[in-house]
Amino acid sequence: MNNANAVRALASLAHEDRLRAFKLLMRHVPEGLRAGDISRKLKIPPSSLSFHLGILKQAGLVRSRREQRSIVYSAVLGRTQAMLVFLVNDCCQGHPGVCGFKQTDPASLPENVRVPANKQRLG
Amino acid sequence: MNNANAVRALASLAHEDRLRAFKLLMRHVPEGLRAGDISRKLKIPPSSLSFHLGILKQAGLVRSRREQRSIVYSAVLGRTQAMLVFLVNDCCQGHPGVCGFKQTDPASLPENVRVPANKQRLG
DNA sequence: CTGAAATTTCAATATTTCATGTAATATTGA
DNA sequence: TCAATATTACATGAAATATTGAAATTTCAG
Repeated sequence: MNNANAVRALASLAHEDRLRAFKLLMRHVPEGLRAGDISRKLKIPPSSLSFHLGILKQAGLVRSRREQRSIVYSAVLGRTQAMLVFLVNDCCQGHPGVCGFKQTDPASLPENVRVPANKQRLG
Repeated sequence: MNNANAVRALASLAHEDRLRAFKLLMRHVPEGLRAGDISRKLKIPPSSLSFHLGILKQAGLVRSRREQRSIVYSAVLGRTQAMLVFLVNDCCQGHPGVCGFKQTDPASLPENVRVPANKQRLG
């Protein structure tokens, strides 16, 4: 995850309908939901939804697979996590004790993402 | 934190220069940085930077205070955390063991933000 | 093959956001 | 007050994004 990736991921979520779709998919990890079901549930016209899901997909936060006649979308947790870690991993450098954000296990992160070993407090 | 707040916060970060400014401020929690220093360090023209910091401020992710002739900006960790939690707190509902995102201590969160008690694995 | 169902692509328009020079405002020291 | 420094507000043309009906594509049942 780099700046450009993060901007794209953040931008993909910075839209009312896309955020609703993403959160809906988060509630349906890992099986996902069919495009039509998302459209009906969120009351977003199919063509609009398709456009928005495409943006989430480009950002890597969502993936899709065909299942019979439907396209099933699901949230990509690893990418989501990478984005969140990217946002907070600079927090409070040199100020342990100030930041309380419980960061993830370093072993589970992409190699280029630094995570301080010490747990810090975020407030 | 609600959908509208989250969209605003995400949009405020979904811009190359604003993201750079935010991450710079994260490295300087809690003391903050003067607008002029940010401008020089990131090589963003003062008027552009002012515009972008204003957007981060509106989103609640940054605050400012006057100090002598300068305006000092600093990251607002509580708001940042609230946004991140809002994004992941729907994760894997009903699928403990799938999600590994280590969420923060419920006691430290705003009252309207739900956090499942069980730690889950994100991946 | 034919028709129905699910989804995406296209196209045209509408809206929002961006960039930044210039002007205005604020602070401080002398 | 005057000068110097710091920051923000304004203006606006350019660029990026959003919206969605209609047409096209893909899949499958019969």
